[in-house]
Amino acid sequence: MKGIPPATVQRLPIYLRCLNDYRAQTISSERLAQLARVNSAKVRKDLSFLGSYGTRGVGYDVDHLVYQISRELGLTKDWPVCIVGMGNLGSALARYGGFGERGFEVLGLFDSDPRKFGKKIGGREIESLADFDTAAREREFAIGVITTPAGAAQEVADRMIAAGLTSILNFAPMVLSVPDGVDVRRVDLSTELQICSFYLARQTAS
Amino acid sequence: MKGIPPATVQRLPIYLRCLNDYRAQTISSERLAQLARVNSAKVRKDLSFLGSYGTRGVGYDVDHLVYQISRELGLTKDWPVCIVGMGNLGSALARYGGFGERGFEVLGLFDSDPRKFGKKIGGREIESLADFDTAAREREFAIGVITTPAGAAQEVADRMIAAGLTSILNFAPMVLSVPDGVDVRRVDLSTELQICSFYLARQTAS
DNA sequence: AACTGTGAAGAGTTTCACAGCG
DNA sequence: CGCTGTGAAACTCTTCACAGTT
Repeated sequence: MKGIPPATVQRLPIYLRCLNDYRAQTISSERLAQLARVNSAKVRKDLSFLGSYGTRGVGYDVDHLVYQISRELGLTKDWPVCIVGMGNLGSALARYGGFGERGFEVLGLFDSDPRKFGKKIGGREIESLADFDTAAREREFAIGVITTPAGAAQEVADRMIAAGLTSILNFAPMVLSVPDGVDVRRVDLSTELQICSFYLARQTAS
Repeated sequence: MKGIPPATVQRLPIYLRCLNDYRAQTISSERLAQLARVNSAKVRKDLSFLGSYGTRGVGYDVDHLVYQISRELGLTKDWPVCIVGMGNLGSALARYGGFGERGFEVLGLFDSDPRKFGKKIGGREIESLADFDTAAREREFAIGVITTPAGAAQEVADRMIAAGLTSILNFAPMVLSVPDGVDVRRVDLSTELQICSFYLARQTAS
């Protein structure tokens, strides 16, 4: 029945993170707003999309809120994740504990360079990209992370989509072309730096 | 006189990237829209904030457009960048060529672990965080990249701000608290994964 | 004829302000 | 009294549709 606005979905993970330090307590929208660095009316509106879980005059029960947000974000089950492109960034992500922050399990690491096959990163062996399709079906990858160079990213995305993935996190510096129904999120260092640059330039000028 | 809307600023780097393959050509808003995967009216409106650089009946001169966008983004000068936190991710970024994609120069790598001091990454030695302030003033760091664990991020941010930085790219999984006038951009793997999760869950349900 | 530049309509988002509840 | 939940106002962003230019 729902229809949580995209802007709210973007903020839910932030609230979740802020709430972690307040387990077993009660928190007001005002306090949570401070932590998440947003306006308190926004917090209340965002949380109201999940249902009415606050108590007037008191605030929100943190444990309950954490549960509701997690449920809404689909974090009550584990999603199998694969990473393609075991260069610097891919390797760093594979070793990074951040996935384990509940809800995600890295079940596959792939590269196209035969010299890397069999090497272990974070306890898991790098496999050949040629075996991707089989692995994807067997391990039911839900989210594909692309950390290849720009030139290889589209091909990898096509492969992921062909194997049935509908959710892609793209770290490669290029815009992927994908069919409807596939959700691509871009995480792009140079884009972010360029935006920093804009506001920096703005500051010194004018 | 300006006032480019934030939504437009976010897209300018994308256009810039897409235009790279079309140097010395002319491009229509329709074509650029396809490449950047947005609506063509949006492209025209975005570009109109830079001024009227298109030619009706023809399109935009790519070289000129690249120049105008670069200028608007403040990419005509190089910004000195420093990275604090030489773990997996920080090291990967230090090695990553992405900075060089014009406009950014990594002029400092810092960590608080003495065992790392002096180690070279991407041709540059890791320095002690204790020397940050001196280095920041000498090398005039404009952008600080934080790749420390969550627990250290706020302290590092405070230090950057004390040293005069006003632009921070935060990869640590936490919300930083900073004074007005400091621009923080978050790049957060688990947030992105959680958003993926939301849309995945949505898909299978309903 | 082809394409830009832009007013105006429409959609989405934020913020205010306060009624309503505990 | 304090804090949530929410209509309504304000603002921002997107998209349409077409006049204007080459």
